[in-house]
Amino acid sequence: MSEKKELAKTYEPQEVESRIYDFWTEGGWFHAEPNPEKEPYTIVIPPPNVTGQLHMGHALDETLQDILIRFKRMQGYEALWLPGTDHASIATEAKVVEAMRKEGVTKDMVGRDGFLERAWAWKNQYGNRIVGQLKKLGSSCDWERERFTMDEGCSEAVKEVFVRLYNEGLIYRGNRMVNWCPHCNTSISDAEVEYEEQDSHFWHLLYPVKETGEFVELATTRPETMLADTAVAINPEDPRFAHLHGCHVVLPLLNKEIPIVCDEHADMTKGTGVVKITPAHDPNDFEVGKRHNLPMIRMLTYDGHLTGANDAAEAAEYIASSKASADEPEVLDCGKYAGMTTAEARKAILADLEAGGFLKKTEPLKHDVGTCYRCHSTIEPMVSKQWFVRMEPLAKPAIEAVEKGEIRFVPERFTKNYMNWMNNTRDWCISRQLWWGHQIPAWYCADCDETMVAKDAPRACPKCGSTTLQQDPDTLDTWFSSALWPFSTLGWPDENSKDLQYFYPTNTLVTGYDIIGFWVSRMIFSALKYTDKAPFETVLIHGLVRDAQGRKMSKSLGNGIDPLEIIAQYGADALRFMLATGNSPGNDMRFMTDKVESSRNFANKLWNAARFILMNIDGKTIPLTLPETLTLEDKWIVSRYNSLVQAVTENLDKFELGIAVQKLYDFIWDNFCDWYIELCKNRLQGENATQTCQVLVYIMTGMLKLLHPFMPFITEEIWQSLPHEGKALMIADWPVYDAALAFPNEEKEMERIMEVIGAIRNRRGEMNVPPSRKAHIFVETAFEQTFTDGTPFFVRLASASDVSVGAHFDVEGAVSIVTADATVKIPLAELVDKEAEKARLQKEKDNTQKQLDGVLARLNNPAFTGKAPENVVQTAREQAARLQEKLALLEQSMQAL
RNA sequence: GGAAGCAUAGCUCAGCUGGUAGAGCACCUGCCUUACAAGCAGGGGGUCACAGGUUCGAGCCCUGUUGUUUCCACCA
Repeated sequence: MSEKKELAKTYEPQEVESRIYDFWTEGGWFHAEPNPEKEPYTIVIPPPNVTGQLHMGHALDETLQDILIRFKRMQGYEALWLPGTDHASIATEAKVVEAMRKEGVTKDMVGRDGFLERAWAWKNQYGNRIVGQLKKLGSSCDWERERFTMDEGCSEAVKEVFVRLYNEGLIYRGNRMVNWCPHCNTSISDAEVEYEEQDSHFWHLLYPVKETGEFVELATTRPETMLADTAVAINPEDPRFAHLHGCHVVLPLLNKEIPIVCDEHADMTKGTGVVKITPAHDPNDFEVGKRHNLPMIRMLTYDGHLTGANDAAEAAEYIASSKASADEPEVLDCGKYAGMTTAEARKAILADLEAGGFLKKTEPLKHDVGTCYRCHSTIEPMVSKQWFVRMEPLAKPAIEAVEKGEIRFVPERFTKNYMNWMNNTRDWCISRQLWWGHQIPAWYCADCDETMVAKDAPRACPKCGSTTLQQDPDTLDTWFSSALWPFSTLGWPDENSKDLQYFYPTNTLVTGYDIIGFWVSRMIFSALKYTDKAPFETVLIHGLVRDAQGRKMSKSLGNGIDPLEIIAQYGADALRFMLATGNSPGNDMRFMTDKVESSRNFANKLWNAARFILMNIDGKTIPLTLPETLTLEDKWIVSRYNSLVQAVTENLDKFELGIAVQKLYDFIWDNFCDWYIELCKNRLQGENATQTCQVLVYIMTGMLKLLHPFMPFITEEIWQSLPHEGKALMIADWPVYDAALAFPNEEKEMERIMEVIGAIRNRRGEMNVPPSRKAHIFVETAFEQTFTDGTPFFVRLASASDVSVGAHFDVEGAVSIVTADATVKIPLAELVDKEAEKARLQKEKDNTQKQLDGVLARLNNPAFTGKAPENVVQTAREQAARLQEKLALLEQSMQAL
């Protein structure tokens, strides 16, 4: 690819990106294999929902991962970025059900097998969409290793884990309080409940006391649950109700006698001090019920309607059979309310209570209502038989691993977030009443109801020998399989897997703070339990991408911005660069088109710098090394570049991607384009053109390497068109700091010249002198050699017609420009107003004096010179010296006027 | 109720272990200087929310206050 190429005037990403991506893929450079010669570096992707579409959150997440993986790959690691997708049980099932509904078909009509067929078809249709979208971003994933949480290997891992935990007693099944979503028709875990503030009421009810004939008043936000009340609680210490100990109330509407119990749960300071107890439909009441051995009565069907005679009879029959466990709840026949939704029942029951004189008052109330994180229906707490993971024994080592520093959160403050979650987590409800997912590997004997847990279906019941076995119809929480993702994707449970041994544990996990509880914590305890190792060393946490007003992007608001549209318009590099710029770990950011535009402009700037270099190479053979002898400006840029290499590498190592990218931007635009290229232009027309090109190519190549992780497409495209060695930039060696390339003295010298050029431009600008009006420049300085060498720069960059350098010049009617190193006199007589000139110099002098006073105040303070570090004091001394020199020069100029 | 983040130029945000404030956009002035007008040169604009404290020195560390956002818990 060394033939000369004419580059377009502006960079056109649409033309470049897919071609370059194919080039990389064909090169096989995304693929990683266990390689004993190299050290591994592994990232597993947070698997996006298989049927989802790429949104800005993904774009940020993938960009950060790709930056890290490309950086490490260039540094010589065997870098594996393992991609894949998540089956997302509830989300996907909901979509398939919705699609079926449009055809007028329900789950029951097609049956489990029919449904799964449709679900897989759906998955196959949409599953590749998100993968294609990830590629558009430039993600350098090892696509040969793409995984899916329901593929064979992951399913194997899920079964293995389930069986092991069950055998250890860490998974159990029982009737517990769960969060029930009546819309999704399934239980969900505590983590999946989202609280939303809603307008509601406190209803004050009156229950008659059987023994005394009085009424007790109690308040509730869910009056319909009164049908399932099995007690009323008062605080044992409460003097107001001491006389009611041992008494009973008669439940209105049902005319049923239930006890008054004494329990700490009743808070004397809250409400009326009396609480109704509904053990089957409230988590706190469930506990109270257990303490007082109260009956549990369920009054809701699993699709959120009040239970009726049939439900009650069915349950009664089951309880009477030998199969039922002792904790099986009874089911209420709600009579006239049967079949109503909770909302309908609430209305009807309140009306009846009021008619009977049992409703004392209604007061308005705002309170948080639990809703389903998927469909936002109101969650009904309900006792239900589900599978749970016992969390306490698993959480302990997971807490210790983070405490010991085996896993580090970046930024560090998210450790607290994690700890809080781990310390407070209750047993994890893992069964879902869904079909799309991993079916629970448990079988029940139809004859004796024995439970068998195994990876494969047992042939017969070990207890009674029956061969009529039924697998549990439920599936596992999606997060159960994603919790195993870092190792299930690398071959676990096969401990001898080469991939597992080489690439595991992984190095960095990149994800948003919103799923620390859902996912990160569960991966940590799972990995520690099954692999005895922390799954990753570092968790890099990023924030949310919000809209321009700072609102969350959401479907309902319609304020989402499609990354693919941005890519089509501005290019993937511009989007990536924008997402990496000004984004610090853990903080949210706003998406603004302005920022993408400025990133696009930066890409174009780089593009044009490359065009400039190519134009000058023009068929010459350019060695890829630096030339033997370097000029002042060469040493300046080389030295600056060398520092940049060190800084950017350090920042990337510390996950300070936003800082690294800012430094690259500044160097490329300011140092390289605005200064070095301009400084080169004279030489490029002379005899040393080839050597100059050598430096240009050297620095440009280095910049491309450093920038490549951030802007992979354009850097690869440019690199290919420049003289180069090797097949691709993406596998080129990452630059390393070289002490031999540090030229601190030349840097300083060059900066003296730049400062004077800047001062001249400034002065001319203030006087509105157009660049076309050239002028003779007289430089009075103690650094004659430096400024004589710099003569061509003044001609090109400071509109000089001629340059004279010396100790002193008498120039009639000149403008004086003073820096610490030189006084520049420019004869622009017709433009000079002596008085104005004097005033300007005086102002400059006052300013300089003020600065000097500040520095001297510090230097004259013995506490400062005594306690501040040497280099700080030294810097202050140098500063003072320079200010003093400038002051002296200003003084001279004023007197000369 | 508990915890955390944020508050810096008109706007959006950087600012690494404390050394005396930066960028992009917007604005003003002058430039088509043959890489780039998606550009070049120059400029204006900030008691770093407020009040204390530690320190030779605080945007950065500590305490409190105000505003704002978020997470967790609870809510009969």
